[in-house]
Amino acid sequence: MNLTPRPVDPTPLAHDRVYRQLRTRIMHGDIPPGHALTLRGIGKEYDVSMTPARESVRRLVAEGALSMSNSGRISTPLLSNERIEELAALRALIEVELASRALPRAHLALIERLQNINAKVAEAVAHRDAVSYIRTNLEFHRTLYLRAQAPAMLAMAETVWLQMGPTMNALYGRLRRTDPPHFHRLIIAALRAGDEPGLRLAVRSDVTQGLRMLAS
Amino acid sequence: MNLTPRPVDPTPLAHDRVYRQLRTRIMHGDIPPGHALTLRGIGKEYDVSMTPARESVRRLVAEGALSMSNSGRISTPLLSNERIEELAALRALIEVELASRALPRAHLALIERLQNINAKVAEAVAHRDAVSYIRTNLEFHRTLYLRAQAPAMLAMAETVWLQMGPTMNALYGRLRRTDPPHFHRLIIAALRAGDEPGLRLAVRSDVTQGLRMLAS
DNA sequence: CATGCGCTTTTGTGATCACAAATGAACGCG
DNA sequence: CGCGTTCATTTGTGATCACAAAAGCGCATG
Repeated sequence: MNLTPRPVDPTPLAHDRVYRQLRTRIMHGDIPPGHALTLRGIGKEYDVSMTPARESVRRLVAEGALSMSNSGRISTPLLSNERIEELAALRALIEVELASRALPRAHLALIERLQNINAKVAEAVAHRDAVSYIRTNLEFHRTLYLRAQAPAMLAMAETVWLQMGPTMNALYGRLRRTDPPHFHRLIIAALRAGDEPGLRLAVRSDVTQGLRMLAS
Repeated sequence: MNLTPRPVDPTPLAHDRVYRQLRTRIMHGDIPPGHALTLRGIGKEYDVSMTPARESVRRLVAEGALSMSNSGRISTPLLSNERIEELAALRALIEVELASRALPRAHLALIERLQNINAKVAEAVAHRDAVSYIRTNLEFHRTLYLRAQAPAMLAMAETVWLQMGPTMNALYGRLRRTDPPHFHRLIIAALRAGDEPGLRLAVRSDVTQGLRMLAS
């Protein structure tokens, strides 16, 4: 019986490493909308050949994190207002369901973790750090949704986050306010009270609040 | 002013052609769950080298249409009952919204088209042809949802269909009944009456009906 | 007959190269 | 000075190859 205690891959696949790093940067808004990328540039940046760069790009294009022109040029997507509205509606649909499924499993330790993350969110807002804000905000939501035990739904939600990443940065760049996140507190309060309708409303409000900045 | 009337690509990209054909086969349930594929096999089947085969597979894996073992082996996914429930819930969430958005734009010509498609669905059911049933059933839904003018949502819905494709065939293989699609008639009736709550209920019922076969 | 071992084959990964199309800049013409 | 043309450069695509790991298979052993 040769049971190796560590079946972890000692050599992480190159294309996967490139994919993961690019994905994180895009989701957190590190790359502005419409920014052009090249396969050779990516390969050079991550010290790999064109092949893994192409595979990671292909994957990110499939997830909507990058877009390709009909001639194959790669760039972060430029979202129309209609598409942003759609993505926000998808967030509302999926994340309200995820929160609802997480509610019966949300015990006190989780709520405390959410409060700690929320403090980091408030800090990022105070420092006007858009990338930190996006990252901690998503961490808040993901931490809650992980409790729903619904990996397919969570993956869908993350895909939507990914598509909005570059635009989110540009959007929150206009954000003048330094308020701590209001709806996050409502979410936590609803979790504590076991109030499902309140939770659904709070999540929906939090997810669609960014849309108001578009109207201006 | 050199405006070419046909900017269509005369040489369709190889990887895209392979991707599209594989995607269609998977979505329609042409490939059973757990079926193994190889890059060289795909390349040989579509008369391309490994490179386009790899890219199309990478894309399909990103969409959940195929799954890869940790050693890179490719196969259609074997869905657990929990995952099927999740995907059905996602269908319900997204497609109810799509139908709701399509309702105000649904005029008579659309309803007639839906009835024609529905006749083909009934024919497929009568012939016990699972693949035809899946194809025409999805055509029914897609035709309705296209009216919603919500491409991001439709893409999400199609991704869910894609993930369920192989399993759908196995599921409907157990279907003994030869009834014409009942809920499709309800959908059409609700569209005709402009009855939004009725439409939402009918779509939700149609989308989740397949789950009952799992309980048995 | 079941099981563990070793070998052959299969398979995915990544690098490199040739090629064609698109891009962009320099140039010249009106 | 504006604008179309031409050409060098950049860029994505697809094919091929070497390589290592995994899988499948047969054989010997208990």
